[in-house]
Amino acid sequence: MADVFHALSSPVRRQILKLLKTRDMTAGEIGDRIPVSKSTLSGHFNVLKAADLVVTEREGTTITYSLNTSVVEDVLTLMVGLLGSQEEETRDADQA
Amino acid sequence: MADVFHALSSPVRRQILKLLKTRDMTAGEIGDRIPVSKSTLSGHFNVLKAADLVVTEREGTTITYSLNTSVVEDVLTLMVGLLGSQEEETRDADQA
DNA sequence: TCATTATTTCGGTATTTAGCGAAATAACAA
DNA sequence: TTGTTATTTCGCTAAATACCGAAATAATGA
Repeated sequence: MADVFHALSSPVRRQILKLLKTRDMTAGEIGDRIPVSKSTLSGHFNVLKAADLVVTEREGTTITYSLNTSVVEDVLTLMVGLLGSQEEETRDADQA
Repeated sequence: MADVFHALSSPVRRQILKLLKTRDMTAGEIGDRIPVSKSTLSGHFNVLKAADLVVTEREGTTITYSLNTSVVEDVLTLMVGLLGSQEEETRDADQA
């Protein structure tokens, strides 16, 4: 779960996630919408899978990708912990 | 505001942000807490500044770094838009 | 002016990443 | 078995990134 941030750092991968947010898609459908070679795209899929941000399911020759909803939730929680809610700290006791 | 994700993709930079979340610090104070050369650290500062995640203020020979609170808020909003709440979507705005 | 402290820039190397096309694998149908 | 479609893996190159130490810059005080 450590390299979620790395996975999110690529514009292409963020675009993939954005597509998957609208609906599940096969690798081919994603390839039709993102102007990058299939092999490059496959590499991005591996990064997203390693970060546990997407899940796959094979149906015949096609592989469908979906957002891994639970991990997406976890990421947001983590982000809030890392960056969010300055109010707690800056209000008083400007150090911890 | 585009390379906020890139800025967040480095563990060292996330650690810097975490330190700054507790209180403002000079470059030297941060250097005392993170085991990396001063020059390398300065490079990380540039990335954080380019992403508008931190703000600097010079006092004499020292430079104090602080979190840029407003942008941090924006990042969270953006993250929620990118990843969160599957219900509302298909509003294909920009390329995040 | 010279020295001191804090920080950045410069020059360099090593590792990582993104990208491609071609070949390999997988599932299945004829 | 042969062929077709979908996807991945395999070299490979180019560009980006992280890192370091040394030199440069900035502010200030003696």
